[in-house]
Amino acid sequence: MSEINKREEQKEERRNQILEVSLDLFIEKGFSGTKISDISASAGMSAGLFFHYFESKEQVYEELANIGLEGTQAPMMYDFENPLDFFETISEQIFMTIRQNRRVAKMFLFMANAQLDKSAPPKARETALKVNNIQLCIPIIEKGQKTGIIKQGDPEALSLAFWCAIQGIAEYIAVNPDSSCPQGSWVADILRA
Amino acid sequence: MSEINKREEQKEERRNQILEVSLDLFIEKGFSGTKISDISASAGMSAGLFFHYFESKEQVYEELANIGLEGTQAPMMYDFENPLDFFETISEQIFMTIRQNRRVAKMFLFMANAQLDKSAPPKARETALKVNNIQLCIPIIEKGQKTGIIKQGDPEALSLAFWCAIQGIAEYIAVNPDSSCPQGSWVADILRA
DNA sequence: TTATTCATTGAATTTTTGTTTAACAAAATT
DNA sequence: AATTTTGTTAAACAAAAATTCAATGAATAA
Repeated sequence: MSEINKREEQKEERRNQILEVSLDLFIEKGFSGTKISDISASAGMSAGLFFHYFESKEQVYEELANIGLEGTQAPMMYDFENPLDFFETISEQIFMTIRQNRRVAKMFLFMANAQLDKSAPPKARETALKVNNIQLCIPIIEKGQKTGIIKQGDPEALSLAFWCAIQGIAEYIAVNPDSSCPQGSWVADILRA
Repeated sequence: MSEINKREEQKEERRNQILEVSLDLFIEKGFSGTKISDISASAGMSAGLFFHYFESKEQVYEELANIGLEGTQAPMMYDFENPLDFFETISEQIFMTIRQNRRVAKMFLFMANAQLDKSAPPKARETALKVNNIQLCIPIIEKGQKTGIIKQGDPEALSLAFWCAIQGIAEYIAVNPDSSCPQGSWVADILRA
């Protein structure tokens, strides 16, 4: 049984290897800037072998976007009563994840780039656009405004400010892994009344 | 005299035209993703003519980075007494500029990308890295902490949180020009004690 | 007006990148 | 052990992009 899977496992490993180095490269150089030769060299294989595992550069990018979609939405599952509490918890949680696992920070960056990069495969762009925390959080902000815990003002603009701050910080940490990470509550103070 | 300059002016106009469309394209597609054919088509000229005005794509990118360096550092000139006031004013000022002049928002994005994009010309990357508001503002934050106006905590992390929030919001506005713009004071609340 | 310079294009050329393939080595199956 | 399947490479090939160039016509200078 273990013999039978040896190749399967290795194939899976190789694929993951490609995905891993590609994530870094796509972040560093963008979709077009990343050459197959970059990927294959980083993964320690010939350019030809790349095509044994993926049909194209597009496919790798799309697969990363799918992985990112799951990972980036996961933190939203937290069940809350106090709206401000929710935002404090979520930002703390995101920052903690980023501190512990730099790959998550990288994913934030990748997904943001995937939304933007018009040279990237359209499918991946669509996938990345599904991460829309700003719209998702508007009702929560409105609830907090009613109870007076969250400051007054356009709920969409507030949600935007909060999530863009998170995004900006995550991106920075992804690029500068050694810099000190802010506290989650600081970002939540954007919303605090 | 005016006759003599006619061609000079036109040449300057063409160059600016190229710079302008390139800014948009570089933001949308990154350095490598932007083809000479994209630039020349957007500027309404043949690909060959591009080389009449610039030696290479690199040169255009570098010139944009130089322009961005000036434009992005300008807002820091504000003279302040109250540290928190400084941050409120500066964020309000930046947001106002972005609302009025989308090109500034685009520049924020471009400069951030230029720092990151390892497929971009090294010269431009170095230029972009000169924009370092985070380090520049640490003393101001320390001053505010002494007078109790700014919250306690690692000054560098606070500065990072503030500037990354600004960056994140500016980037979002650059991509979604019709979204509502947050208030400057909200972002300054990251720092408020 | 004539000669000269410059802007412009489209095609030719060169370079880079992406992809396929033929050949071979290693592993698995019989 | 023999055969088949899979992993791997380097070279061949194809496509795309960057860059150069010869030709043309318009603006400028003489």
